[in-house]
Amino acid sequence: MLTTAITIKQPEDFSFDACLQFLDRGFDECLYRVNVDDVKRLIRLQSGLAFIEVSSKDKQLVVEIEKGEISQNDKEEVRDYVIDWFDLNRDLKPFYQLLNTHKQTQSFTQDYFGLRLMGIVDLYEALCWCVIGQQINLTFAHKIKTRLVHKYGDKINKDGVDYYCFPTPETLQNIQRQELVDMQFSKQKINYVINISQAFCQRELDKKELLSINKDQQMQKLTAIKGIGPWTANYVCMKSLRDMTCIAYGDTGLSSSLHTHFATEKKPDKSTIDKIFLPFAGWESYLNFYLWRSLS
DNA sequence: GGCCAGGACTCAA
DNA sequence: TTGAGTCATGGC
Repeated sequence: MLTTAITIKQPEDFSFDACLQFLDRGFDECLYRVNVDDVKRLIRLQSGLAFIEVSSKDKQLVVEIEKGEISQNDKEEVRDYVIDWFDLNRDLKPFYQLLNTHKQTQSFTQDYFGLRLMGIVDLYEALCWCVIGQQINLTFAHKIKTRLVHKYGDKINKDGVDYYCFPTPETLQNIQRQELVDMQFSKQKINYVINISQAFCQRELDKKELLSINKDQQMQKLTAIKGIGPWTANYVCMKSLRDMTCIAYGDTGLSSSLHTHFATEKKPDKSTIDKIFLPFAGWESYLNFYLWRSLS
């Protein structure tokens, strides 16, 4: 195993602690491990698995990479990964100015200062996670995700701790259904996960391709797969494709947050939500994300 | 024990 | 296009 480190300059309006706190907000997350001042995870590069540890020093992110061999390409890939994960290439100033102009959201600029819209870089993982989380509570959702990852995900052991990657579509497309039943997946969820896996294996879904088409086309491509509805499509556009104009209509968490902060009905309809989000045009995803953040 | 959970599907009208 | 029924089980 070789070790090397790269550094990434932190943007303005960035708080590593705020991001760590979000990552560690009370759920048992099986795909990374948050410590007091770093986060560690196993990621999949084109050339194989790499273990990374991200910390902050002197207004820079320090990313230690551990891998059998480390090429220049690997370093670039890790850099891109971390930039994407932490959404580092974004200037939040305009967003904070907008938050400050509304009394309902003013406190966010203090409470969550420097919090980035933490992404799910792997589109396949993001979609599977949505399916798992559909219509069940998050605690249970994390439980069954962990069972899936522990059984089918790649693993390394580091200082006595196991680190896992999310399974590949190739692995899950031919899975024995009974094994997922045993993990307490519903039959619907099993079908959806397998559908999505096959779509990736057959190249019907591809992150790069989706990034090259417009939002309507993205939604159409995504929702053509059984199991991906409008909520899931919006969620992955926000967290994986980095579309900044997403609103998770129908999301129970968003509804209750809007009820709290904007005194809406408990389940506001689309036009009510649109009205609230209208002044935040271009920053809908971030407002949605901060509203979610205010729940936990 | 009952309601709800980071929904989406089918099917009827 | 809209609404009810269904999936299924843990958490509170």
